[in-house]
Amino acid sequence: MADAVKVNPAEVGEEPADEFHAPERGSADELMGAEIGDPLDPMRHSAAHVMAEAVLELFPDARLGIGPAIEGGFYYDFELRRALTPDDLSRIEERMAASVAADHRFVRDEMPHEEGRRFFEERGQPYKVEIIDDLAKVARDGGREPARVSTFQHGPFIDLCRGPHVESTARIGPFKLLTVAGAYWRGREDRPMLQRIYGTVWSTQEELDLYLWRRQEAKRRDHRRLGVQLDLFSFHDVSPGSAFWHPKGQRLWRTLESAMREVQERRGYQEISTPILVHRKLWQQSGHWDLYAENMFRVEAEGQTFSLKPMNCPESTYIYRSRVRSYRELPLRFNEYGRLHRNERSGTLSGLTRVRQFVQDDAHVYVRPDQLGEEIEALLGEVREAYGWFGLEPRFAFATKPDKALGDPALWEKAEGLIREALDRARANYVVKPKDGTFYAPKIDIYIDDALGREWQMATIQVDLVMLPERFDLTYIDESGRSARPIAIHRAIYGSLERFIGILVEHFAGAFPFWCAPVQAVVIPIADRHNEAARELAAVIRSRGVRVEVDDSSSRMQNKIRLAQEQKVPYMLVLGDREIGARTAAPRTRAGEQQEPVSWDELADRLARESVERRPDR
RNA sequence: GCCGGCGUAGCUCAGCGGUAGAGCAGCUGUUUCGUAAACAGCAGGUCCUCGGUUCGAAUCCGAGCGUCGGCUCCA
Repeated sequence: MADAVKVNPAEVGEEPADEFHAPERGSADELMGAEIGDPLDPMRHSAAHVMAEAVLELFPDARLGIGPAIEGGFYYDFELRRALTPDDLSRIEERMAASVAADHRFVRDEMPHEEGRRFFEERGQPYKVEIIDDLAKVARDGGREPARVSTFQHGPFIDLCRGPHVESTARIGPFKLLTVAGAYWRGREDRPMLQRIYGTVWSTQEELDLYLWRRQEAKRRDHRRLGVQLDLFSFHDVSPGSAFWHPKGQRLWRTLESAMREVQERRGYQEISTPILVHRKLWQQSGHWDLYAENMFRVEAEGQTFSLKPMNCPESTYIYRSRVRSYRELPLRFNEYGRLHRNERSGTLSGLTRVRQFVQDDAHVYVRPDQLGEEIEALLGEVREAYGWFGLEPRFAFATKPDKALGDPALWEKAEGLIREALDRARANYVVKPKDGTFYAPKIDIYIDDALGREWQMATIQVDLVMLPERFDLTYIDESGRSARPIAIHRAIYGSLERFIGILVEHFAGAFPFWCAPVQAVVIPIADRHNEAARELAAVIRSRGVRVEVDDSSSRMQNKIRLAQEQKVPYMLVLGDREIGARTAAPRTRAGEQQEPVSWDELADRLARESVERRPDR
């Protein structure tokens, strides 16, 4: 689903899941506790049945997998002799429409377990038989007899199903089949690959149209498309999964980075930089070599094995331990814009949102246990401040101790209490995800909704009680002269800069807020004789730190404006005889608003001021 | 990694067995213009790579690479 945005924890921050970035299950939506079933689910699931009916008509020997309702629609998995084509989808749609028009009732029936098994076996449906067997096994393992299996029939089609359904096929609203994709049976790579057909269905035509429009709009805003159009970055097969940053993209990057640095300097962070190429013994000590090896790029040199670092944290401990630390030094806040490499599987790479090489606005904060609550609250403030620059509303999810966790349970309990208090004090909008923390840290994940209502997991704050402190034996000398264990907080607020920029491009459809736009203003001389004055004006503005360009090409003014509009430049400053005579300029905004002429100095002042304000709405 | 689609000029795409096309962008010239496209000309391509079929391959077949949609939702 284009709209069911996937969480990519591996790039969001540090150590998302247990066992070092094991892929996390569940869409962000689900994680946010939105599992309350959609009222449209019965209809969506019913549509899946109707689709299966249609597929069976066209391919009588099709084997059926499962066909649940999902956000926005439904899918059904099939095993077929040949690959489906777009043409097949239209034919399936037609048959579905016929079934809806026929208004078949959905009729529930049930039969004893054995009979159900035989029923589907006779119909050549091994996947259904497997499900029935599994249900029986679960029951027997629980010391119960296998329950009767239930089926639903509409028209000629009978499917193993627990329901619920709508009354009859006529209740199924406007629908459309979207795509066909490969999907492993039960999501397991050692099982057969089935063909999955995705469809969407809604109560009204308007809702369906809106959904399809949003898909179109998402395509239009796709950062991979806009990245080329706006000349921000490109990808090349010589380094799959890694962006080449063009001058404009790099300018955007640096603007975001310096904004974050400014916050960090204000908050007492100290920036560090650690090597990218690191001997494997470090990764053996951190545990990555055992648990994360397949995601690390290895480098052999002079008989030694190194790896490109997939994260910064272990190395930051070397700086921590470079001398004895006093309780007076804590909190010790090390930030690092380190370049990381993770060997993501080739099939999962995607634009800036799933890459092999990226940079995090990473930091590790070492605190005494008594400082934890205050630090968390401050970090929540950082998140709010940074997201405010883009008009994004962060939502928080607090993930607590999983069953399998390392470390002192009392410490866990205390840390969780402090995190919860900090969230409450900060009046944060949060949900609790019980037992969803990592095995060494409770954490706070941060989500936003973008302009299209899509949910993205962004930042993460992890309160590491065990990993860095224990494994790397971090200590400080406390007030009484004894050695004590600090707590390490991993935090990344943008997450990966690559991914963050990708999301920003889509959120703003390329029209970045004035303060971070790669080109903030274009001076447009009307005729050649205005070029010199245009360069003069640009120099005045540029001297105030505003990113301005002059379009002194031989095009007509209209064309220069069009070009600037396409590039989503916030301000166009048209300069002709009238303006030059009065040393003024009349700004035109990319929204098409024609502003009053102002003097050059005043204009430069205003732009410089707006640039510093970092408002999301300019 | 696996399944399926796609890979032709910088970009968007047409051509789908007889030796390559359009629009935009680029370059040159003319134009010097008042708020979203001035006009004309020119130039531009190992048709992703390698191998095969064929008298002949961008076009058909195979492999590789890249890219896109997916591979969690458990009757």
